[in-house]
Amino acid sequence: MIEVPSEVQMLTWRSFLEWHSAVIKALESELMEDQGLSLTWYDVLIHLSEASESRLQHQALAGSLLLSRSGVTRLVDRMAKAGLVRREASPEDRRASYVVMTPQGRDALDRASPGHVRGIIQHFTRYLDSEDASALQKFFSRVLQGEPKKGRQIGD
Amino acid sequence: MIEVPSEVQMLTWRSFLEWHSAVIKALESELMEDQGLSLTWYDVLIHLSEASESRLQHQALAGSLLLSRSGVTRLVDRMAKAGLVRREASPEDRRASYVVMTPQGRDALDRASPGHVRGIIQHFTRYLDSEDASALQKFFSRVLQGEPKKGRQIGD
DNA sequence: TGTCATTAGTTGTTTTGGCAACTATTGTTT
DNA sequence: AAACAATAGTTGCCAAAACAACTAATGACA
Repeated sequence: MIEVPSEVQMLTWRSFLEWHSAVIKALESELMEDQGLSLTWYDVLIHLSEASESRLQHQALAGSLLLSRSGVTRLVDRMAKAGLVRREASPEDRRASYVVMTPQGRDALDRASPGHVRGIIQHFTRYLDSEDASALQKFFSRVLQGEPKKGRQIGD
Repeated sequence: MIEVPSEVQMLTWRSFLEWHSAVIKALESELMEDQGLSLTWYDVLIHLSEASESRLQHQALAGSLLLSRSGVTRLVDRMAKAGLVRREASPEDRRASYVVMTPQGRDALDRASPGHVRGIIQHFTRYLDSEDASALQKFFSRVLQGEPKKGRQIGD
């Protein structure tokens, strides 16, 4: 039972944290300057655009965005005020309400996407060769399924 | 000049974001329950513990933590109130002040570290085989030096 | 040396998000 | 059907951090 990960692994973890923070800040400020959208707003629009009928309940949105219920309430308030989404009562369940992307929301997403995608290339994809990319994807597929790597490992 | 990254790469990016958010929340709440420390506080203590004489100027701390100056001021206020750090005037530059880790700060770090490291293993290292680890490290070293991968790439 | 710019840190204000408590509705149990 | 529990969303209150404006000290230059 080895409990101590190598120095290298800890450094990798910390590099990851720093890198994430730096990249998010860069993408956020680019998106903000470019289209006046925060990453969170962009994320909402992306999720809505992929949902059937471009609408989701608060519940689902909170799940996708990993936000609290109150967070979503206020986020939707702000985005509705900006005209990017609107609320729509759910006929099936009168407690629930849908968040629907408006045409302006769609426009904002369409205008923001090319630049944002360029940003992702600039800060992320550009540094990935095919080997890295496949390693990362294997990593994520393992993580999302909660399956640790095969064989003996640190922590065994 | 190809401007469109593959769907797969965009999915990798989004997996990255989601995974990061989930892992940070998990580590944060574990650290909080375990020792009443936030990740940010832990990070401050780590950076101080690695600094010579266990002290850093606000400036340096802001750089390491990627926080604003005002953020650091208030962060240090809170940590000082909790007794984990204290401010110390700089004799060389009377505008500056050092943030020094107190013995209680050292204790808190020592108590928190084993559990936190276990958390990092649990949520991160556990999923990394040596191939992934080296790919990730190459990736980070490239990124931190601002050097894109060699050869032809998306975006060329 | 006196002026002006720069730097270190602080403070007022705003934004964002969480938690807990609340309302309204729906589901469950007996 | 009545009572109780669970769920969807909102609201009050608080914590954390950013920005801009501020003070104090230092550096640069003319």
